[in-house]
Amino acid sequence: MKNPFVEEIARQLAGPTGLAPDQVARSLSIPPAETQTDYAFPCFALAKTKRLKPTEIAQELAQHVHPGEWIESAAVNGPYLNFRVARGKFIAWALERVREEKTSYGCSDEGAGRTVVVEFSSPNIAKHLGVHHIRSTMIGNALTHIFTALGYKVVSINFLGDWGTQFGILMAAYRKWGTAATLEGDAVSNLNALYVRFNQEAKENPALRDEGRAWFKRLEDGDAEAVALWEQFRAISLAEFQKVYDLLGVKFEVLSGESLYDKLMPATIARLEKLGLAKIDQGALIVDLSTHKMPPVILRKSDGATLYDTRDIAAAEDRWEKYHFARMAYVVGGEQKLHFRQIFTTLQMMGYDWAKECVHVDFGMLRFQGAKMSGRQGQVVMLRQVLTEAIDRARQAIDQKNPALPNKEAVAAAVGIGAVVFNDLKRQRSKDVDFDWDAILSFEGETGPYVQYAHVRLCSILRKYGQPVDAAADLSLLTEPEEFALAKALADFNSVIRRAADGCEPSAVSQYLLELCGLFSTYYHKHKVLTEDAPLTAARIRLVDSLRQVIANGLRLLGMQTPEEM
RNA sequence: GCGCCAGUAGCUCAGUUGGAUAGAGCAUCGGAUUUCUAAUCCGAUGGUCGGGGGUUCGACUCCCUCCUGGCGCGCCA
Repeated sequence: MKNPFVEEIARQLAGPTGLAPDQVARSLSIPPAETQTDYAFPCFALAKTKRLKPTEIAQELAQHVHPGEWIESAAVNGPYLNFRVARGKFIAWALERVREEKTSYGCSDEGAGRTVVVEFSSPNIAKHLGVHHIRSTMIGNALTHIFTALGYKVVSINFLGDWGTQFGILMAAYRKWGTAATLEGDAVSNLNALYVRFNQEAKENPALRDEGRAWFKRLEDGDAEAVALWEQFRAISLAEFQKVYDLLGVKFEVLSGESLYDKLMPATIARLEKLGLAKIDQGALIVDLSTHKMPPVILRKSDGATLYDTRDIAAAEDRWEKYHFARMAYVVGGEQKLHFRQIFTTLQMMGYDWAKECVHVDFGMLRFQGAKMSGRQGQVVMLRQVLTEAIDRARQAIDQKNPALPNKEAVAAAVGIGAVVFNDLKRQRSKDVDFDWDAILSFEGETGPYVQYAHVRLCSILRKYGQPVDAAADLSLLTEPEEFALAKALADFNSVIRRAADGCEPSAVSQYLLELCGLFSTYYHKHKVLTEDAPLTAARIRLVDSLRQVIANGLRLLGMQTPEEM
């Protein structure tokens, strides 16, 4: 979205500074609010080349600025040249853009014709989704929306952990202790219990591990019994995952998994061997990465079975063949940083130019009272349980604050789940987070419900107004400083989305929404929208409608719902 | 030991490519509702931006070093 105010400043300054207009535009900064100005041109860089004091340059440049339709005035402030835009014009421009573009406001087509692959969620089968899975799932889900908003074709992949020795262990355990009842009722929990029991007993009796490995070998070799068991486990797990994905509103374009690459791995290994990159070391087939100061990639264990390194390499090759992506994002926890460096480096060594388009979108881990929270030790809080609890809390809040609300259940789900999702997306993804019921279920302050509540209030005003939004309203009546501040925030939306995409960082959007809703809440308390003054009301309604639209667009990017009442 | 990441208010965090007097939420205290939903708002309290050097007109931001915490380091994923 081109900002004509910035363009005008750039156009006027280009001559006197000797810079290209877009160079000027890029060096503009936002001055502090107290200056009552909107854009600042800092003169430090020019001071070097022109060998003058920055303050002198600012004064000199000020002579060349001609206020006009777009720019109200320019004022020297020390080494800065501060511009004040024509506020009425700016507000009209910003609101008009939102009115025209509606649900696509903030979007662009800069990614048109290019594909982004996003791999996320990626749970292991035969286990429940734990709270920690929310991180990959919702960060990845938000990224698919964000890239889609910028015009990219997005391929979202759920890459299931459905292969590996762990399933050999599971089969061995099932064959030992499993009954018909195991696969009924809460089958995933039953299977997981067997898995945990097996690991415990294996501590006493290490020979059990060999049984597990043997079963996995049978699976890799296509043994009918092993395959049948594995397929059963997988189907049971998928059905269970789907319930949670439905609650969260997450959809995948491709349901894939490590098992799929079992057949492609021999070819991948053959290519690596042909390139002279693979060698035998201590009985295992490895790719030596010592020149890159990394431990080797293990392609094949000494017992002949493969590991996930090999499967990830094969999967990457396959996806390139299928999608020719401009970017491929792996939304996986930060503890796997080394793994992805190894994989990307290996792909690079194989001569794949596209390896540099692969990014590991890492995120901090979820702790539970200081302890690492992930599946292996069995100490997990189930994601479904957290969501259910959040919905219950939201329902209680509704009963207390708005008992007459229609659609209580749907709203409770939107608000409760929204709280959990927003809580996960509001901070930079690389931060570790301590699992805290109070924080996750909080509906006050910087939370999802806070943003949804702002949306609800906006909807409520529009409902009470009861007339169509007037496209011809006289926006020059919007003269309050808060109205201008809101318009400026609205105008930022597209650059926020771009920043979120560049850094694969959904928190850029959540932080923006908090800021926007904060500005609105202040405005809401200070100024009344529905007044006796019809033209003023019509103009403010335009502002309200624009805010509603942008907040809704932002929430959708995060994968959250936008209730109209709560 | 080596590598990577982090350290900002009592707690949890923002802080655009280095820019003007470092901002929010929670907590604490004090206020606001005959008015568009108080899941809200306003005010107060609260800071050696981990320590020390350096780069520069200017550093929370970049470099070096030290301290603290986390993660990772060949047959788990």
